[in-house]
Amino acid sequence: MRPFTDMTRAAQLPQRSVIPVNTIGRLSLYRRLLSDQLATGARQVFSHQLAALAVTTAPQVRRDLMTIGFSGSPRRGYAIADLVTAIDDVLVRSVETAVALVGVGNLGRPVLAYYANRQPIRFAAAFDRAPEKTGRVLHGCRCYASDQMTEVVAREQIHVGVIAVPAAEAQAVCDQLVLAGVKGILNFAPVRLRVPAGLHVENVDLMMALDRVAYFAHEHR
Amino acid sequence: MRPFTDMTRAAQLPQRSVIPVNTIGRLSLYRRLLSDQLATGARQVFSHQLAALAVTTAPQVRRDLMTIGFSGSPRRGYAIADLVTAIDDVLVRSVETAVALVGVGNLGRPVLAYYANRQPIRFAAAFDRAPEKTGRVLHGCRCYASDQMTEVVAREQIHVGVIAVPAAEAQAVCDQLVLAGVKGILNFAPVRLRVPAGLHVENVDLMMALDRVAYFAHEHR
DNA sequence: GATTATCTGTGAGATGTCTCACAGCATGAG
DNA sequence: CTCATGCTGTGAGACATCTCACAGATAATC
Repeated sequence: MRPFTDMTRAAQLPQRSVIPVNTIGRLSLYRRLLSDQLATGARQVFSHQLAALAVTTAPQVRRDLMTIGFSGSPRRGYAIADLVTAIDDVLVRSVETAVALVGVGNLGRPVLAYYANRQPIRFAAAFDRAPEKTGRVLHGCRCYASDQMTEVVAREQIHVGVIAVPAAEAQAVCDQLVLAGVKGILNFAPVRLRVPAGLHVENVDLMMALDRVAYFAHEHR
Repeated sequence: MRPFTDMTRAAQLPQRSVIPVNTIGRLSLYRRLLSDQLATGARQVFSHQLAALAVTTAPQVRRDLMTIGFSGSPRRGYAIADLVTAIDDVLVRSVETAVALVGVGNLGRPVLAYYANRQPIRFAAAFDRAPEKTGRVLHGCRCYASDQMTEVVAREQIHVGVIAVPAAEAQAVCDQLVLAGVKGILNFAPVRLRVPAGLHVENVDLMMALDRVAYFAHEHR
């Protein structure tokens, strides 16, 4: 008889993030809304006010803030400035995140323009197959040849890759990024990427988004 | 005693879509993958093959196809051509959907370029506040002044609005679209829109997407 | 025609997420 | 200081979604 035979479950690996994905998304939204509120001079906010801004429910807001261990005060609500700081700590917004863009085409350029200079995200490098783009600088971001990826990702300590290449090339680019040591991927290509377990891929699928809207638009007539 | 008193539940309103949102999204993905397969000459597909392409599980695929009432055959799998047609029927891809873009700026233009000429989506009109854009035609899509929205949406039978304006203007544009009679909205602005119950809003939030990737990238080191 | 392999269809259970209701407490008023 | 107010923190339950395992079925083989 082997040892540990009667362990019905192996000890749970702690890797599974304590914070649900959806909660992370809402925190990102809360942070933006709260920054706006700060700018208008507000200092405290109630869960039902934040819920109204984020178009969700007050218990949902309280549950989310509870999840990140942030406390408010009865009758006074939550201190906005402290809350923004707390959310910044959870999302990685208190340290700079270096990002690499792959694919400087019709999709990649506007993506770069959108994210350019949004602290604490820094686009440290771009890559493109087309040799004539190598060496050019867009929005403060230098373009390299694809075969320099491993070297540049290591040098610039890039943690995140953004894929904006045609569907047919996306998996190859993804493999290259993973090999280079990237820890997360934002994928604009309309395919699903195969990655090692634990590595996070966030898909932005414009075709799927429109298909969903169209479906529900024709549902509710 | 009133008749039917002992009905424990009132007849369910059929409004709640039988098909889960996530399933709709996966169907959109399946359809694309299957089209590619057709092009390579494949005629039949097994659930585990489609699952591999979509990076999900075989039971998930079978459950999704069961949800739309599509049947395969043991030992032969699913007929690809028929399946594409069945998915096209569920998603609204068997009828043309007229769409309006609001905001022909740095975000709106690439969005228009991306979706241009993708059947069965037709961008029937674009709107922009800037008067100098009125009358111009981009990717076969004519630009109108914002105050013509109600008229044009009715004339072109537009069902879906795409919002690509700055955050501060998004809610006003949304209200205008809803008033004009749009049934679904695809929102690229980094805010949550308040809409009448039942009307579907699909958010594409690029900032949130990057925040989520950054969070998980720093989790799994 | 009988047999076998293997794939589908699906009930039932596991999992994850959201909702509700209310106890507890900090604050402001008297 | 004491009380009343109304907001937070959270357990427990509702709900939705995914996973698993296997019964059933069909095509290929002999």
